Amino acid sequence: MAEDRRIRKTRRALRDALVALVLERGFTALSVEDITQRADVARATFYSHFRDKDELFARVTRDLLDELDERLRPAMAETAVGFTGRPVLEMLRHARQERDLYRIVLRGEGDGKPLRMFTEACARVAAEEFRGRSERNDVKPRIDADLLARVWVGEQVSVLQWWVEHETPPLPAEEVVRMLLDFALHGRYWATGFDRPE
Amino acid sequence: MAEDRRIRKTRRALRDALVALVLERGFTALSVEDITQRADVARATFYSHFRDKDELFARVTRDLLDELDERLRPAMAETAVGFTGRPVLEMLRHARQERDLYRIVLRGEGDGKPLRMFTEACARVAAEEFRGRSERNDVKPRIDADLLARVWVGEQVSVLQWWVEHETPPLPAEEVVRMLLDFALHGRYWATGFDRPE
DNA sequence: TGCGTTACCGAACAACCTGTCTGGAAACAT
DNA sequence: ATGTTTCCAGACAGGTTGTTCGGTAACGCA
Repeated sequence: MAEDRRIRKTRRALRDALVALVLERGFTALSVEDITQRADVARATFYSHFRDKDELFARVTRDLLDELDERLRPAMAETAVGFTGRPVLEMLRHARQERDLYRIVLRGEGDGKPLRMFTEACARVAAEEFRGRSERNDVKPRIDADLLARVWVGEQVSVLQWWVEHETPPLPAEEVVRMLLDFALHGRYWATGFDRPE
Repeated sequence: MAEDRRIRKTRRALRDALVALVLERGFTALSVEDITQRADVARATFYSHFRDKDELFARVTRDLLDELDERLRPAMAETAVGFTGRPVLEMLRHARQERDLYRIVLRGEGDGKPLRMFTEACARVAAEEFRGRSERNDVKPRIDADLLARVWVGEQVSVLQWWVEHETPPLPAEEVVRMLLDFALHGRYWATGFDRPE
């Protein structure tokens, strides 16, 4: 019993309509009718798939995260330092591909719920990686792994926001990764161009 | 013609009601009536002050930022490295004082608009400081000042979120500042406990 | 203290949105 | 070809929004 083609079609249409409209007008400003109209779907049909706007957005976000996870997993093996390296590159590529969706999620549309899903997913992966790394090499971290993961993700997210909000990538993905690597290794102070004090 | 006491009272009541209710139920879930009821104010009165929920939230956020700016300005002089130091300490104190409001803003309530106001205000101040510093000392930054500011703010915000969401401060403000200073100087990799590679 | 001004209240209004439920038409898998 | 499932159009009550009104009470100021 494969999935009905009609279902795939309407779900896809609703997803695309949501992303496009949120980008144009913002999540709260949308009515369900706006979405169904753009998707060319009856309003009643919407409610046979999702309880409300939020559930649709949450579902779309979850799918994105699953997809991201899929792409991150094989890249984790060959990561460079701490966490920054191949995985981040893969994430940037993913973001370029799903640019509009990344934009609305990272903007905090939907009262920041999708963004929280995103950051928490990333933080979970990062914290795990940190812990595993520490154990394997028998090194005691100077800072709580969860807090460290949060900081890392925060940096990540703000760079992603910056990158994805420019019409044309202001820096190739590889350059961004290299920059983040520099931050991780030398700190932000290094970036100011000053020599490290004392 | 000093400002009418009645106006101050209702504005204050609406502000407090908004903050409390958003914390409890989230911004989108609220109706204007919910807010006016909690504030013990007539619904019609609400609309004589604000166009809608969003304007109230935006106004509350703006007031917060003005207050923050007030406190940051005198602290800027004695800043430590890059930007991290007294200003950050002052911000943490401000956040402890206005904890609930900080929480809802940092959560991205209101489709992330207040959060954007916050981050952009911080980024503007930081970028300015970076540029001024570079010019005064005639040092060429290795990284674009705006991007650097964004990264700094991202780190800042994520730590603030972490700090302010704990019922009781998980770390005294002074410790947090010291930690951020370490990040700025040695990088995140340092925090993992590993020695710097090569 | 009294007076003119101004903000608040409560109620009512149309317009819109929400979520649910129909019966019938159309597309589906096999 | 057939039985099943999804889609559609329309209607429904209940709630929300933003505006308007006249009456009442609190205000600043002289």
